[in-house]
Amino acid sequence: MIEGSPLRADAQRNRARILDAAEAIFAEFGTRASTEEVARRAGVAIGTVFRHFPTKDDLLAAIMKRLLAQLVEEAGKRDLFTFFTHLVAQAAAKKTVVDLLAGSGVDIRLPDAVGHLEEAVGRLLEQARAAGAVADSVRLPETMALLTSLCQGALHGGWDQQLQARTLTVVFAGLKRD
Amino acid sequence: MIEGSPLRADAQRNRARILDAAEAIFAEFGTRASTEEVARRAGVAIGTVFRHFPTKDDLLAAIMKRLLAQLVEEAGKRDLFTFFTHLVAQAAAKKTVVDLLAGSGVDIRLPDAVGHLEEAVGRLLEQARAAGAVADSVRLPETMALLTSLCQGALHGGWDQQLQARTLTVVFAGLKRD
DNA sequence: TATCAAAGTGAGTCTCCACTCATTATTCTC
DNA sequence: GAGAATAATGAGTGGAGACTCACTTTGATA
Repeated sequence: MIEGSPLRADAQRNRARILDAAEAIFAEFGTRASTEEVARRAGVAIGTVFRHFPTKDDLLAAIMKRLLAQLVEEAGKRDLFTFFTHLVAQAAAKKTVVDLLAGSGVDIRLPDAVGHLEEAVGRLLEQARAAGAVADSVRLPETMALLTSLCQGALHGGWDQQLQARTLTVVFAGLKRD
Repeated sequence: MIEGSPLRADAQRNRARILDAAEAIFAEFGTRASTEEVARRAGVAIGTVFRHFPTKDDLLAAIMKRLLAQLVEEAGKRDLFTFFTHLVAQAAAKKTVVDLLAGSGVDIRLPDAVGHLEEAVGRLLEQARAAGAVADSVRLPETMALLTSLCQGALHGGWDQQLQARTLTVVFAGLKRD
């Protein structure tokens, strides 16, 4: 990544505001929400949004990168099961991550960021396996597949707490022995 | 449902063509595909589509009703695990069902049709439980939740055959004992 | 086969939204 | 603080797509 000249103070402030607004708007209404809406929430003119992020996809890519980084950080602090549980619980509040993990509609490539998340989950998986909490036969691909599936399910299905718990119980049982 | 006067022969023919075309187009490109595209595939003018289905959502509701009915029928011929496997395998080819099960974006109510599918899966679940193939503690809500999650995951993630199998293995193990 | 209601047609309307750019405002540097 | 560089502004453009309607065609009925 190449560093350009440092941003002017107002530009830095606005860039941050736009990212926050975009995260909130897209989380609430999904990625179909308009860029205009984001600008309004950020208290900024539409042109400013496009100065910082030349296309809507660039904007989406930026917030998703940020969200993924957060996930990676979170993964570092938890065990596999807790991470799953937490992510699923948050899914409904984070349409964006889910849309990204799902690759739904939006044309975005974030191989690095996604790769980092996979690595983080990979570490959790190894730990869990080492502790005997997960069967040896379970590999990373299906673990990621389950993670993304459950997030999408929880999000779109609007699962309540109980349903989240019941569903995760089944999946965890499957991870422990299969 | 109130029966109007019977459709004229050409109207019946076109209605069927439109439904087939819509199913194919939406399966291939998702529900974002345009009504114009559907009309073209059906070999019919755009106005004809809108005569039969006054809004795009009406069209979507119609094909989803048909697809759900097919699923219910299929559920009647299989055991729970086979049904899961088959549905997941088909998910990638049927963006539409998944979009429906997910309720993503489109504003459609099909409580009846969805209810029938739940009933069908409920029967499969009971059979599986009776045969000792599924743990007693497993209930219908989480079974449906897993079903829809996996479909969405498989669809959006573009799972290959191996990943489908591996992921289902974990889930099936979880259903057997938890 | 003559009639006419039902159905088909497709150019056109309308709305929404991503994106532009000439102009104005703010920061930075000396 | 003046001048230059950078950023913000927001009315405007273009294109896509859902939906309409005046007119033409077709199928059912007598």
